[in-house]
Parts: sequence; structure tokens; C-alpha cells
Amino acid sequence: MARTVHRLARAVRHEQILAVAELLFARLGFEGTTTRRIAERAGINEALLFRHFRTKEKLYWAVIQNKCRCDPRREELEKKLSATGHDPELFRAIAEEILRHSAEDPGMFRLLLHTGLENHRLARQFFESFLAEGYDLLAAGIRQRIEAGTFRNVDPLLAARSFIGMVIYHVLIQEVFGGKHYQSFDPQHVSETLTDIWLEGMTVRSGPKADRQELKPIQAESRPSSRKVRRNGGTGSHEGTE
Amino acid sequence: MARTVHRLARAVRHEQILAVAELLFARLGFEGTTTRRIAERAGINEALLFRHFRTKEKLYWAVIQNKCRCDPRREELEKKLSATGHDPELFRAIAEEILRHSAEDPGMFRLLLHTGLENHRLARQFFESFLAEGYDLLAAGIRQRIEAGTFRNVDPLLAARSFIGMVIYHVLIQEVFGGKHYQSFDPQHVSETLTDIWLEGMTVRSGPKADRQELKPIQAESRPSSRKVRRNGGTGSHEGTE
DNA sequence: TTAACATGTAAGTGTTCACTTACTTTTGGG
DNA sequence: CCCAAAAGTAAGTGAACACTTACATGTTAA
Repeated sequence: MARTVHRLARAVRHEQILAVAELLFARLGFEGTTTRRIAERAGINEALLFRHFRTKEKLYWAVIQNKCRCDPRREELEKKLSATGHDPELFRAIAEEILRHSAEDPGMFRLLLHTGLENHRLARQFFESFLAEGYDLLAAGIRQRIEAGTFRNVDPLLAARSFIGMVIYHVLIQEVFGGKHYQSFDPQHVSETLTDIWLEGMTVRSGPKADRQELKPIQAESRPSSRKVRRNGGTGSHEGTE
Repeated sequence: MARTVHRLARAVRHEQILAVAELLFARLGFEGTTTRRIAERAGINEALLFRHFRTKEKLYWAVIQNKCRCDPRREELEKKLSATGHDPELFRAIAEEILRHSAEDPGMFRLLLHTGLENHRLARQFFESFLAEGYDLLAAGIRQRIEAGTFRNVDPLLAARSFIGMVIYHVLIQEVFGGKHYQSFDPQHVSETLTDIWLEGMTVRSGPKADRQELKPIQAESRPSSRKVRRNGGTGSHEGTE
């Protein structure tokens, strides 16, 4: 017995196991995935799996690091963001990129969430390598635009989060909570709408500048009397700002 | 032997087990939590646990349904939302409520995510009872405001999602991905900033009404040349609904 | 007082888990 | 051609899993 059916070069098998493991970990989480099943789906004996990865946890690590390796076009984003100017196209492209990437590789998203939820110390590294840096970049771009006077003066980190949040949350609802079983959205329509709302909320308007109250950008210990005033719709109903 | 140390009324024990189980399920997920450990932490024998809940999965169900029971102030929200008028306070209150609730009961949030990720059929029910309804409510309120001319004409569901998304995503980063270990935020500041951005992005402005292009509210197959502009028009700023 | 029953437990059940051991087959360089 | 190393496997290991069985103890109503 001991039939050896397929014999592969070490590196090839390595990659194959990683791919299968990624799929299962993304779908079922760390605890929900068994080494037996990974081996099965890879068409190999469990022992071989353990010769490639000494423990299940090391395999999980490897899967995640493998994902982090193929990091997306960070520099590209950086360049675009640092180009000052008032550019809705750019933000829409970012939103669209997130939507596209999440649709193409939903496993990635689920893996990220699973890792965050399970208290693996992996979480932090994964988080930093995947999210934190992107934020700082985005926040920097926003800050720059605030200083340039095109964006309103709000906390850049919160602004960045709110933008990414709108998009990611949509993915969360659609992919994780089965929203797509109820209704599907055209990614372009989504990215357009979300970006439109956000940009509209961020950009400084022409017209009288003086009467605008600033939002405190970093700390808001002062409980503002009752209402942060905006230039309200002169639609007439300038209702009840106290 | 067989020392019976604490003897509790059935209902009391029931609740106690539910509480312990909720804690562990939220922290470790379904697969990551063992019945042994639940029993241990509840200070009882495992067999007793299985007399209260015939299977682990039924226990999980029970935990979730228990969470759904104490449903938050839906009617209150409904009333507020249906009161037409242009009210930043309301939306800020909603954001603040989400932030507060998530901070007080982070387990709830984690449980929801775990349930979504693990493919439990529970997920859908949980989702519907907890999220979907709230959306529809919010979306309805937004639609109403669009018709009243206070909000710009965007897809109300997407608008609702973008609002909730900004807030929930912030919670996600802080609670699940350990963001709070790096930086903590004043909930008021957060809710203020996010609501401000979103409202600013949603409200119709005064000024020339004619030159505004509409965002198609439902479908956007037309790739608009460069920029979706604000300024609502068509549906008429038919304000003063009341 | 006591029988009936609910609350509780100790000590299992078979199964599956992550991981190992001991062995077989294939391959490539001398 | 030969043989060591690499690629593969069958058949385990003890531990932990969800869940059960058999029995002890506290409560209560007739």
C-alpha cells in the first residue's frame, strides 16, 4: 500500500496547502477548521501537512503572512493622495478598489474578521500590516486637504475611518450578513453614492465662509451647547437651532 | 459524595447559564467555546448544563434569542424619525446610542459578528431581528426627508448604511481590532464628527437650485463624466413638510 | 413521615481532535 | 545502477470534545 499518487515539489505543495487552508480558515475560522479537512481537501495525508507546518497555528500564521505579502498598491495610493487638488475621482477610485477587492477575494475579508475576533495575537500584526498603514496614509491625505482649505477641519483620522467605514460596512452587510441574498448592488453605484455623500460632507463650500463654525478637530471636551450648527438649508426651515 | 453546594431555582440557573455562555460565545465564538468551560465558569456540572439545553447549538440559539428579546427602543426611534424636520440632534443621538451601547455591551457586537462569520443558520435570524429592521426604519426616515426636500436625493438604503457604517466601523476598529489600545476616543466627539460629516453630505443646501445634477437614486449605469454634483433640485425642495 | 420529584453530581460513552511514529515509494546525483 | 534523501502514507497517540448514564441530595405536598 502507501500509494503515492501525486508527487509534487516541496514549494508547490506548500503553496497548495496554503491555498486550501486559507479557503477553509476564511470560511470556518481557526477553531472551526480541522487539519484533517485541510489535508483531505488538499488531497494529501494529514502527516504530510504536519511536515510542512509543524502546528496548526503555524499554518494559520503562514496563511496570514502569505496574504500580507501580496500587499496592494500602497505607493500608488500614496502618490495619488499626496497630489493636492480637489479630486472626487480619487476617493471614488479608493472606494471602488475596496469594493472590487472585497468582491474578488471575500475570503480575505472574512479571514481578517475571524482573526480579529479570535483573540489570536496574530490579530494585531494582521491589523497593522493591513489596515493601520492604509489609514495613516489616507488620514495624511485628508489632513493635507484640510490645510489646503479644500476639506473642512475635522479630525483626519475620524474622517478617514468614516470614509473607509461606509464602504467596508457595506461589504460586511453584503458578504458576511448575507445582505446579497436580499439585494445586490452595482459596485459603481455604491462607490459613487458613498463617495458623494462623504465628499459632500467634507468639502468646504464656496460662498460666505465667515459664518461657519469649525468642528474641533481633536478633542471635544466642550459639550457644545446643543447643536453644532451647519449652514443649514436656507430652505427656509431654519428650524429650532435653539 | 455528590455534594450539592448551591441549589438554585430552575429559572435562575437557566439565566445564569445563559449569561456565562453569552460571555464565552462572544469572546471565543461557537467553535472556540466548550460546554465544559461554560459549565465550569457557571460553577456547575456539565450534565446540568445539558439538562437545561439539550445541545450546544440549542444553547447558542437561546443566547442569541435572549439577546434579541431585550430589543432596543425601536418605537422610540421610529417616532423620532417619522417626525419630519431637519434635525442633526436626532442623528447624533442615534450615533451616540450605537457607540454607547457597543461600549457597554461589546459582547453583543462580537456575538453578532461571530454569528455572521460562522455559517450558522442562526445568522440570518439574528441579522434580521437586529439589523435589517433598524435599517428599514432609518431608510424610511431618510426617504421621508428626501421627499420633504431636506435631504439630497440618494438611495435611502445606501444612505442609511453609510451612516450606520461610519459608526459601526469605528466600533469594529476600536473593539475588535484593538484600536483602543492605540488611541481612545471621546464618544461624543466621535458621534459629533461622524454625524457632522454625514449630515453635511446629505442635506440640501441653499443657493442656486437649478444647476444641480441628480444622483440617480437606484441605478447608476451612466458613468457620469467626472463629478457628481450636489445641489438638489428635481423632486423640488418642497420643504416645510409639516 | 415519606414518596415523588427536581436539582445536582461522578464517571462515564464514543468520537474527533492535533499531532506522531514507523514505514513505503519515488527521484536525482554520483 | 545504487542509494540517500525527499515525498508520501497507514495507523496510530493521548487528550479533549459533546453528550449520557446512574446515582445522590435537597424540597415539598399529601
